[in-house]
Amino acid sequence: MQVKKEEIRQTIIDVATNEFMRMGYENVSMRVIAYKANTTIGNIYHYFKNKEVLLQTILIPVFDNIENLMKQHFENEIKCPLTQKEALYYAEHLEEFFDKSELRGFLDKRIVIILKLESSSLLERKEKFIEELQEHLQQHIRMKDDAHYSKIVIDVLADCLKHVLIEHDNINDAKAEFIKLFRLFCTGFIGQMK
Amino acid sequence: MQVKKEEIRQTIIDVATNEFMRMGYENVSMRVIAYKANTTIGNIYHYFKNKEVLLQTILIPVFDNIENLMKQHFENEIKCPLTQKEALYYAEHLEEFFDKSELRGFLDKRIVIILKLESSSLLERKEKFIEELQEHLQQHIRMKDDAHYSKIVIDVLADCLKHVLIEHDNINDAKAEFIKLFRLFCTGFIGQMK
Amino acid sequence: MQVKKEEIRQTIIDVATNEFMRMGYENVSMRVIAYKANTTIGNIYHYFKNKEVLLQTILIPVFDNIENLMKQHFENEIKCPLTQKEALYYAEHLEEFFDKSELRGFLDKRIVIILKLESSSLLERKEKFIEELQEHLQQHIRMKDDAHYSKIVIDVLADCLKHVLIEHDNINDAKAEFIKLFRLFCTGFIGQMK
Amino acid sequence: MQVKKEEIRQTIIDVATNEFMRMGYENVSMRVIAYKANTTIGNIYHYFKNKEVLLQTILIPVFDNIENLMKQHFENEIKCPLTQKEALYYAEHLEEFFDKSELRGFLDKRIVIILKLESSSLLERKEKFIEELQEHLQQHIRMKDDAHYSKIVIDVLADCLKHVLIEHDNINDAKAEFIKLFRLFCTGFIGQMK
DNA sequence: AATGAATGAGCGTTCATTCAT
DNA sequence: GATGAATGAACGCTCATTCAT
Repeated sequence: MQVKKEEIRQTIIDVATNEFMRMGYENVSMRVIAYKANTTIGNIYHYFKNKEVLLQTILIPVFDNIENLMKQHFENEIKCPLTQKEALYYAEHLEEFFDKSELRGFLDKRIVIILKLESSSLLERKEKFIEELQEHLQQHIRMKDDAHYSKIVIDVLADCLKHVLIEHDNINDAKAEFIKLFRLFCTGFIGQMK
Repeated sequence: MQVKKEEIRQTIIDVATNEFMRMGYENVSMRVIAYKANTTIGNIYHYFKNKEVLLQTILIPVFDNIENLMKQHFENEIKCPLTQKEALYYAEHLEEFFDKSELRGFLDKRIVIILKLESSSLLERKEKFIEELQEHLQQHIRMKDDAHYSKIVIDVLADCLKHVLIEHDNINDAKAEFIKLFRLFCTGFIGQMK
Repeated sequence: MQVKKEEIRQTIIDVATNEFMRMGYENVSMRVIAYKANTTIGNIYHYFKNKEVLLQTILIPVFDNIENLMKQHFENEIKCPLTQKEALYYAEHLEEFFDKSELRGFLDKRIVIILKLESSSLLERKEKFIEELQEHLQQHIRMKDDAHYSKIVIDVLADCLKHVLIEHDNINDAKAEFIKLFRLFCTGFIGQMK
Repeated sequence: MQVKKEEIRQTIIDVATNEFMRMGYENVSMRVIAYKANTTIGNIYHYFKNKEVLLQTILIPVFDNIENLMKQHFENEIKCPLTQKEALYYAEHLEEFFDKSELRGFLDKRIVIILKLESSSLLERKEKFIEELQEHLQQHIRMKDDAHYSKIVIDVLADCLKHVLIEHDNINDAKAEFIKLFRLFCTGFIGQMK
């Protein structure tokens, strides 16, 4: 019943990623991961020192990627800051720009895991990431953020991502719906009213 | 070491309310509640038959209240539905109307607990409440809700409430910030840009 | 709500006696006794130092009584030992002799409690009582009891008593059925066959 | 400290069987079983999903067996019903027939557990089994069972089994004593008198 | 590489009991 | 005399984790 090493390792990661996204890291037991990955708890520990390391294996690449994307995005912003008018334009035509924009990096189950993470050693890195995100958003919104809008906006982002990723297995459907939602928050609920 | 009944009972409720709001009902242990309320597990069970009943004691009054408020709100809506223009006006001057509006009932830690609730017998009541909320929102936004905007909007509401209630002990500060956030979502992020 | 002292004390004893008989001493909680006696746990402890003492209060009088009866019975036996023929006669006409015989002392809920008792400090006294009963029975059966018949017979007695006392609230009905059962065991199952 | 799987599993079953028989299923704690089986609570749950399943593992085979035996017995009975004379003969010479008779299936610790069982999902199956036993007995005794003799007889059977199985580790000794007791109840106590 | 036996801490809960009021 | 607040040990059970095989 021996399977190629990488295969089962990847299955464990895939199963854990899905479960962590849906249920939250804290609420997923090694038992169910083992069961859904058709292996045993002991074998998961063969590949990953502990639950924490399994989480890190899943999240660290996406941390690296997203931090990179944000750095690029930040640099572009400084060169040519968006005006409100431009922002509106982008929001309206997001379909065209999505894949080229740094937003593409967010449409990822693992981002949901990060944004909902409540314990683990990665919390620190999460906080740093959230802070950077907040700063970016403040750049965009360009205002004193005394109401901590940006913090909320990030939670909202997490909810939207979780929602579209759970509802739509097909990545294109997910993208389409995410874009709709993103636009909704850009222009506001009242903008939707007739 | 005996304390007046209502005192410790209220302490338990207060501690539980805070912990449930911050960590979620499922992630709070009776031991932690006992410890933070300066009592013992056994004594909590003296006041509340089980964890579930403790939760119900906390949530049922707010369920009753909020369902009432929503009914009123719904009836008012039907008599004179909001136009986009009026909505904008209300959003701009929310400070003046907040205490009279049905929104006031939402500024409550216990609403956060409800919105984040994942297990317990109250789930059914929660779902009914969420459904009604969704219907209301679809009335307001007056659109086909094919992207399930309303579901997301509710999650967003939960995040906002959680945020402002955790950050601000003072109810007025919490209110002020909630109003800001509410307005933000009404008019959109881009509207905030200069 | 103050009731005459003896009244509530007796109620507690009555409730406890019934519960102990039906469920066994070990399986009855102070909670249910308090509830069924319309009082509080604390108040039971006001009357009885602990569960053990409550049990003793119930059982000690019956211990005293039954030990007495057995002594009398033993003395009578020695004066004029039963022959098999006489025994058969008594078994056949038990209705007439029951109230005068020492058997009458056994038709008591508290005997059931004793015979089913598994823990408590009274176990020692129970064992002594059982031993005496055994000796009596060996007198009656007049045989080497290498198969410990008598021990079994006592368990059988307990079962019969429990059965008739639970099934029949009316003491006369209980007596009638107990006599039938007693006769059955005296003459054997095969004796019942046509 | 790892032991061969079946060894510890069987030890747990053996310990549990003994404890359940002696104390009754409800009065045995998993901690005690773990301690007497030289293992830990957690490890018992490694082998058995819960206490209920441990009980089922012990009892279901004996349920299957005994139900089968009773079916056979019932069929034989119908073909050639016992007369009183034959019954007496069998009772007298039970040693010779025991191993061939359906009675052999009853000389089992697990039968005692069943007969004393008060809770658990197996109760239903127990009740069905008891009912069948009662019907059989009424067949044998061939009488109106208005005093519920059969119910009592079954309790008596449980007591006898418990007694001989606890007193005699050696199965042959147990059998011998069980036969003596069985005969006693067939012919009655008075029959034993000189 | 893989299994699953084993551990111990912690969970929600019940219980007998104590004691201030 | 009566209440009920308070305690701590024990219950059945789950979990992350370790380790021999």
